Amino acid sequence: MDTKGFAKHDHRACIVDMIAVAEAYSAANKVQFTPVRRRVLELLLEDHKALGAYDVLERLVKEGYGSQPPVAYRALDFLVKHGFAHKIERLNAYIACAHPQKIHAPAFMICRQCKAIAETMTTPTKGPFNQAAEEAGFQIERTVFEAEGLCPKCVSGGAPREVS
Amino acid sequence: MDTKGFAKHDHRACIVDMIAVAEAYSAANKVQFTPVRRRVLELLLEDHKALGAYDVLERLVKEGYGSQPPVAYRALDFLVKHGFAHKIERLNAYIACAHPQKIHAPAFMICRQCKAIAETMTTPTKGPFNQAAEEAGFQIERTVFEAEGLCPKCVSGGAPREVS
DNA sequence: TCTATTGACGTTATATTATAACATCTCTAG
DNA sequence: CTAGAGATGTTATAATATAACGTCAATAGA
Repeated sequence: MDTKGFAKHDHRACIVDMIAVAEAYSAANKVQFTPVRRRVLELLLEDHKALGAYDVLERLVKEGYGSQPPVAYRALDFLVKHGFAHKIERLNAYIACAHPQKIHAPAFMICRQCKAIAETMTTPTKGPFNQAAEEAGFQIERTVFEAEGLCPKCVSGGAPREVS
Repeated sequence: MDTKGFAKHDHRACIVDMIAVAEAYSAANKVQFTPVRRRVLELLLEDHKALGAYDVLERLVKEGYGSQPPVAYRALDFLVKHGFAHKIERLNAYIACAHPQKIHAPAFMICRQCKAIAETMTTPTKGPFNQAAEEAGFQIERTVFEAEGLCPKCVSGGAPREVS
């Protein structure tokens, strides 16, 4: 696994780069990187937190885009479909992809305390499921890997232990 | 991973055993394995498919239990909390645990065609996340591992390839 | 150039999943 | 015999998601 982790990074560059990659990809693949879609990607990149569809919608409404759920869901679906965002199933929320346009099976570490999320990537052919799947004759098409717990900061900050 | 897989099994025994285990556990841990809870576990075991909370509720209503969502959710929460069921995040649905009372990080293979689900277990200390988590200093408390694809039967039955 | 198709976006309406908050009952610990 | 805990039931509402339809703009073929 190639860990991106919870470390800081050059955030301005990160946004600019992602948008550029998305534009190039869209041109190359003849799909439309429209204003809503771009804006939603920017929102997701803004602080690398997972946003719910309705959080996104709220922002879009304020900025004069359509006001109904499908507007947000469709933009998010586009981003997910083309690999610029992932859905965090555990949170019913969406997050920008940290490894755009690389073929990968994304995996997430979700801090229950501060809500930070780190994406790490597993290789699709050597992921944790592959042996079991092969033995079973199961043909994997998509995977969801999500770990919940405490990020480094919250561990050392003495977050309360999980209650049962 | 210890694959349970998509194979057939002695289903009658499977139900009887699980209920017995749940009873023993509940007695030992001084929690109440009440009629609703038992019934919901039976429902989940009935055909090893994942059931939504409202599917469960529908059955409960017919059988004279309470008719409101919390009735189902509370029973399901109990079963999940004590390790007799898991939630499949991808499906917002619940399934009986295949390895009750063993400490494990469950992983699922979900057939998108026939909806069959197999649970395999990973060891919590050697699971796919552990190296990445350790490097990152992340303290794992819970994991979600779900693979979607085609089960052996549906692969050989010539299920249509996934569409993008 | 015209026109048929496609894809995007907007809407209304509704479906699906989940929880908050409160009343009642039963069991048990004191 | 009574206080508290925990289980069940209720009403009400919140949060998440999609179906279905109209319009418009870009595009590809005739």
